[in-house]
Amino acid sequence: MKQSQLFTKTRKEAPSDEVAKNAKLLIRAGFVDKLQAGVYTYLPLGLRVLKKIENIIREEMNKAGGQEILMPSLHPKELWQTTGRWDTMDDLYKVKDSSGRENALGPTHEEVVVPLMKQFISSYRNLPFSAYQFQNKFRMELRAKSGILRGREFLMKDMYSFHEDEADLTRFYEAMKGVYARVFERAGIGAVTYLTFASGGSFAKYSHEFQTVTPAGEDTIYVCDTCRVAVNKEIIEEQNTCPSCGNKDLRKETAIEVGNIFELKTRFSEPFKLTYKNKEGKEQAVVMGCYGIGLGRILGTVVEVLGDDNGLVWPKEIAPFAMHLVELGGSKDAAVRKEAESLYVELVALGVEVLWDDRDMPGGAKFAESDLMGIPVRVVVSQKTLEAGKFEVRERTSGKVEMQTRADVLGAYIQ
RNA sequence: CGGGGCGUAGUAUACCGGUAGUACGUCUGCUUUGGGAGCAGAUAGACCGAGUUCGAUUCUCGGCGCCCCGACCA
Repeated sequence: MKQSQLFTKTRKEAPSDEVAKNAKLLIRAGFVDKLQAGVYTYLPLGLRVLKKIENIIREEMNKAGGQEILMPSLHPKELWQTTGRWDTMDDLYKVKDSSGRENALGPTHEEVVVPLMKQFISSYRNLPFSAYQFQNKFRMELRAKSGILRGREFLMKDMYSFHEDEADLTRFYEAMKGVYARVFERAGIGAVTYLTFASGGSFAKYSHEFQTVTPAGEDTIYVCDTCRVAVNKEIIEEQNTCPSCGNKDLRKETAIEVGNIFELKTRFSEPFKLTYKNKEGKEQAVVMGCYGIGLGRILGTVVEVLGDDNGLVWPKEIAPFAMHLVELGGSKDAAVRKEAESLYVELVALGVEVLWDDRDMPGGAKFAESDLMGIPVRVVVSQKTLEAGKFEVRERTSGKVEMQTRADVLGAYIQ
């Protein structure tokens, strides 16, 4: 798109009350806006990133056999009373309508998905399967903090799987570890994200979190470099060794939890009487697992991990645009404008997402903004590049600059 | 929820018991155009409420909001 059409603006300074790197950079670059503590609007550039993350997750969930649905946010009180969580979950938002009827704003969706599936599960022949959604969750955090990392309303992917028995749940659960690792790899934080052993509550020995190492993290984990997993604080206090290889030499890090997977077993199927008939015709409780990923949290974590002094740095797969085409002096110099436009048109025809800075501004301002936005590749068209008969191509991550021919530039996007 | 800090134009800040100055932004015009450019002009502000006072943006109290530490975060 043409940058002159983009309604957002960048800022030189972040609001003084923002401390979190993710909030500072995302607000300065015009990716998000804060409505209130822990509640953010995604602006066009930020939403593009969020949607890229969503699509990666969608692709991976579909590959794993997940079927996408969308459940509501308003949950009748009765469902939450059935599981007892109306009274025990203290970060539950409760809303009352004018007739006095009470609802919960969903912080998670077991209370909806389990009754839902009663209609569709009656026999072992219906199992196993899994369903997932992308949906805004509401949690009444007493203290929202760390920019977009801990919000009161946030977009989450939650998947629920349904099985005949624990063996089948375990099979699926183990497969999901790989699926999650792939999601974080594609989002650009694979190298610093660890499968982490966490407390499994009373029903499973462990649950697993995916923790990304960053100073902005709010959890403490202990990384085992031998088998590339980590252990969270609760577990380490019990046993002080890597549960996977017994290694005692663990490295302490702060990390942010970007996802988790949990064996629910029959915790929710029992209160709702979600059952199936097995081969012998006997009624059995459905065995379940759940799998969450916070999308905004991934976005914020990427900023924390990769952002530098000049601004945001986006990995290719989730960048708002693939290329920032920066034209210098194009509004006065018809030849420059023409060159920029023809490259833009050609790239767009190839399906490349290009942000074309066609505005009338000094070069320095354009470069500073370009760095701040963090698009992976910047291509400059100016009198200088015109004279050279080439384009100047710069990589945001390394700062490496190269003069390339049109064929080179286009070639990078042709499979 | 306990503790701490902070609320002044869109943003960042300054001064002051006598109604507020600067920079950036924004708007106009001209000049610029390879690292947030220059000149001229314009625009725009004391979170809310109560109290003290002749007078409160300034002092006091309360509320609300924001940030940080802690607790909490299936």
